[in-house]
Amino acid sequence: MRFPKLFERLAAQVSLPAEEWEKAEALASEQVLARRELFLQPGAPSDRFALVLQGVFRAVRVSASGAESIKAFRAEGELIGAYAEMLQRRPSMTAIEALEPSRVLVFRTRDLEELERGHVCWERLARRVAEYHFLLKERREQEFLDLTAEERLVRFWEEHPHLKGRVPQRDVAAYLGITEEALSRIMSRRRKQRG
Amino acid sequence: MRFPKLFERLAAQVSLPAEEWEKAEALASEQVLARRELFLQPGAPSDRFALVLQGVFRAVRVSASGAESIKAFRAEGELIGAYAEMLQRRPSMTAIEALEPSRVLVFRTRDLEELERGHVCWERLARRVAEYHFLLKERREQEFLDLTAEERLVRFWEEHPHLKGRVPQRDVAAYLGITEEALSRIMSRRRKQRG
DNA sequence: TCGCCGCCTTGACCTGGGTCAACCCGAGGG
DNA sequence: CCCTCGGGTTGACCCAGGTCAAGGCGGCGA
Repeated sequence: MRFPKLFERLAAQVSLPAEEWEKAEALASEQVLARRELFLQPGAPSDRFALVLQGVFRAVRVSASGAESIKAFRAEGELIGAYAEMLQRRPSMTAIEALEPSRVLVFRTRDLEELERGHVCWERLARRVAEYHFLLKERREQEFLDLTAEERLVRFWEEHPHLKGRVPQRDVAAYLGITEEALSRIMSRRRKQRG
Repeated sequence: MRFPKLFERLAAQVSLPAEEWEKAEALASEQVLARRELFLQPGAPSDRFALVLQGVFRAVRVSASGAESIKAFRAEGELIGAYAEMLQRRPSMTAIEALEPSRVLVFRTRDLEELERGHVCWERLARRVAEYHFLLKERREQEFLDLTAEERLVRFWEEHPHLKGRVPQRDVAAYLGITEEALSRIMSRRRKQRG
């Protein structure tokens, strides 16, 4: 077993036999990415996803008008991939880019589907993954509905303290749904008021 | 079998044995709700959910400041319930209210969990439900990130044509994340421009 | 050492949407 | 028949955030 810690984390979620995990490990491959390198480019088939071993990524949606908005940041222990597109079996509309030199553990969707046919634990895990990501999205939806940009900023750092210093400010702005100028002003206003 | 159409719809999603569906039907109960009646009140345990047979509902989150924001509208064939809270086994923070006289088919969470232990089809179905609701949330997140209020309005009616005339305007506004005054102005502006 | 580049800040100005308050209008009840 | 009430509209005013444009500044390659 190459990744016993990972196995423990997953086994805590759903009962996952060690031999099933070993099968998955055998199908997975490590990939190293340089800063700015893409794990997934828009237009590519969304037939693979990965677990971040080291580093930080941003998932970027490029709209028709060319504006970038950020769907998520992902760091160690989190999954990267065009999940929505994968579920719909469509090509990715999302770029997933390393913000630092990174290492990930890559799985092919097809391989996972194969594993699912062999043992129910994988379906249970897939369910957990779906439910977890649903909760993430619902939380963000609520923030957009109820909170000002400044309140969203405060929440962002509460929820992602591990990203401090690792993501450029303009990307935080794009995550919050505002421009980098607006974010800069919010921050300087807060600096003056609080100290 | 009381609801053969429902069964067909579900069976198209995951392979669902008829006898499992009959077990579920036996555990479910129909409930009739008057206009304005709550299927679920905030603070109540989120131990039940339902399928809408007839009518329209709104899921409302009441924030600390007393402002209402609308998480979703649900009509015939859709599920109502405090899904996020259910997944976290917390009391509901959401009110679910009938906007018209309605009929629903109620399931208890515990009963479903029991069914899950008996046959894998229920877990598969739960996975589908989670994935589907994830997609809904992700779509809405994207709309908040990339679209103006006016564009969100247009999308809303594209995505929910069946709600025309069944939901009050103020609720549409609360769904879009704006005030009823703002929505009113957007509509009158559009009336003038297009015709 | 210099100059460029990536990232952030600041300023001037504009605009979408919030807030408060008045008003309109159609449906039901007394 | 009028009154009320719920839901929608309109106006005046304000403010958060967008847009465009001009710097600032630290780091790195030539």
